[in-house]
Amino acid sequence: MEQDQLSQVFAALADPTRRDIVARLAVGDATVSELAEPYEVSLQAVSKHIRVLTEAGLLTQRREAQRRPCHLEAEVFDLMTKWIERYRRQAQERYERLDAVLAELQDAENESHRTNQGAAS
Amino acid sequence: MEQDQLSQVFAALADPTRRDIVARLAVGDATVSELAEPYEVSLQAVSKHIRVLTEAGLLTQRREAQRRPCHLEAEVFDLMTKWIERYRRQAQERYERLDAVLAELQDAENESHRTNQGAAS
DNA sequence: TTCCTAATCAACCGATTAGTTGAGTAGGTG
DNA sequence: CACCTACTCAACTAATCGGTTGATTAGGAA
Repeated sequence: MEQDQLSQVFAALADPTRRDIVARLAVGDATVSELAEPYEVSLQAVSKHIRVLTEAGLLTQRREAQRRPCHLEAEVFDLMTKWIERYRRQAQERYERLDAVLAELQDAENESHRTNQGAAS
Repeated sequence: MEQDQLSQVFAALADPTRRDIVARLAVGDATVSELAEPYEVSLQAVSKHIRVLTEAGLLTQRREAQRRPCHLEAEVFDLMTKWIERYRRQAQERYERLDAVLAELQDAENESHRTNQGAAS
């Protein structure tokens, strides 16, 4: 099923084993067996995880005799970061703007207490 | 099943409809019906999406008569950003380090062509 | 050639997911 | 009160997911 890359990337990283694989590949390239070694699941299961990560564009595999070393592709992370930062910042700004508005209202109220008494609450 | 928050957050954002809901909530709070309005899916389906986002800690709901306005919680985004940045930076640095090493090797080669001094640091 | 290693493919299984419809609940309004 | 609105809950379904085992492919070594 053709899915947009952002969905694929998020889905790929929703699995702790796959995040773990990414963490290991951040240190350096590794073969499928090397990546599978720490887990008690089958090599085929790890191979599937690698396929998911590859299809999401998070890693690539080259050929080295029978081995297929995996390499982390850092660029895709930017796609996520961009999406996240966009909405985080927007929400944050809105929150700060609300804060400012509330502060202004407070100032206005304080003002009316000094000049005019009988402000509504 | 109890799942770690990072997995829940990534899984929640792996769905385009849910990312869309987050995008809308970044602009301002909205009720369930307001959020459901643009989609052709049922209100119940949207309600479920909201539950997923809520359980991931991405949003909260308050009560306002019969309405349950949703509010985006920006803090959770930091959890993701931290994770992403950690490994992105690590991979990037490794890449740049490799670049530097290759450049050094190139320099050393050029150097040895002219004189005969090593350039390792 | 035969054998070993590294990895993928194929088929299956149980659990989860995204959707559905129908019923129930909480809180106004006539 | 009855009735409407705004949801959530419950049960079901089809599709996907993470895992399994067994067979197969690709390449190197004896």
